[in-house]
Amino acid sequence: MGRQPCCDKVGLKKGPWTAEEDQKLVSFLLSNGQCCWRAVPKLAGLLRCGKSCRLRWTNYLRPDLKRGLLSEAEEKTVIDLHEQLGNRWSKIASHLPGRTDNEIKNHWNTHIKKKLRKMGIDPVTHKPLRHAPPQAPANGAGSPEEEVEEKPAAVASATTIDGGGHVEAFCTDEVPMLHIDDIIFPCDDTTASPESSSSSPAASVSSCGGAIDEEWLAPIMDLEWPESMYLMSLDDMVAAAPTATTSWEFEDPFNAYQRIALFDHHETWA
DNA sequence: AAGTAAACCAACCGCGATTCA
DNA sequence: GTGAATCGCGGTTGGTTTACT
Repeated sequence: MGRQPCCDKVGLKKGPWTAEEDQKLVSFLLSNGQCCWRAVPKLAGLLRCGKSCRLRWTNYLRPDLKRGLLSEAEEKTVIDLHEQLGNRWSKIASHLPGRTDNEIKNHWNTHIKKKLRKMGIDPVTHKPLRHAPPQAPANGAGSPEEEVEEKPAAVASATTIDGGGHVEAFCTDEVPMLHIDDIIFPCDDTTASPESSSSSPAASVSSCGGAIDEEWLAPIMDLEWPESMYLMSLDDMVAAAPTATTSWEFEDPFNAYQRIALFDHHETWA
């Protein structure tokens, strides 16, 4: 009855992803697209469960991801949406192209919560704090701010949002954005070094990494990318590109950027 | 310079919803 | 219609980095 069992958890690897694993997953998904996650690790030659692959891809390897701190505008959007939707991170993320729910959730917990409290706003209810602002940890038990856990008004209002639908979500794929720091480079198996496995974003860029010559990269890394490029949609960049090539050799960085976009675009992202 | 605390973030876990045989 | 597998989401944990003493 039912479907076949998920991943037999025996012998499956856990913990941080290595550069080699990243590379395997990326190249598999680039050439095959996203199909059924359960089959992905097997077909890609990974000792991971499908769930882990999906998470790694959506939170880290997807080429349309932005990285780096959220801008002021993005933070404001997050705060506004959180007030309406509560902790529905995936819904919130759908309003911020290139950002993942995990990223937003982390940013909320580490930055925005504190900011709001400093401003005397309860991050749960989005209303002025009832008690004295957080500087006074009068009662030793636990962090004071955490414990005024009441159901967010947001949860209630969320239903009206869903019902009314006045907050229109859009798919991140509709507005793909790239930054040079976000690019995942194709590379061959022989050069990836498992040692370089680190959970840091930088490590992952270099993850495919061993293959990338820093000198080769220097021209683009040092370039100041015009703001308009940051905001240019992938389709626009593709439209602007002179030829459909996925070559990695380039003469000038701007053209290289277009080609990177093409590399991204030449596959179907489901 | 060394030790400790705080901050950050990738990844895991568990649950509910959905899909499928 | 039912039960099992899969998917997606939110909460939490734990390792790493950075700041402070």
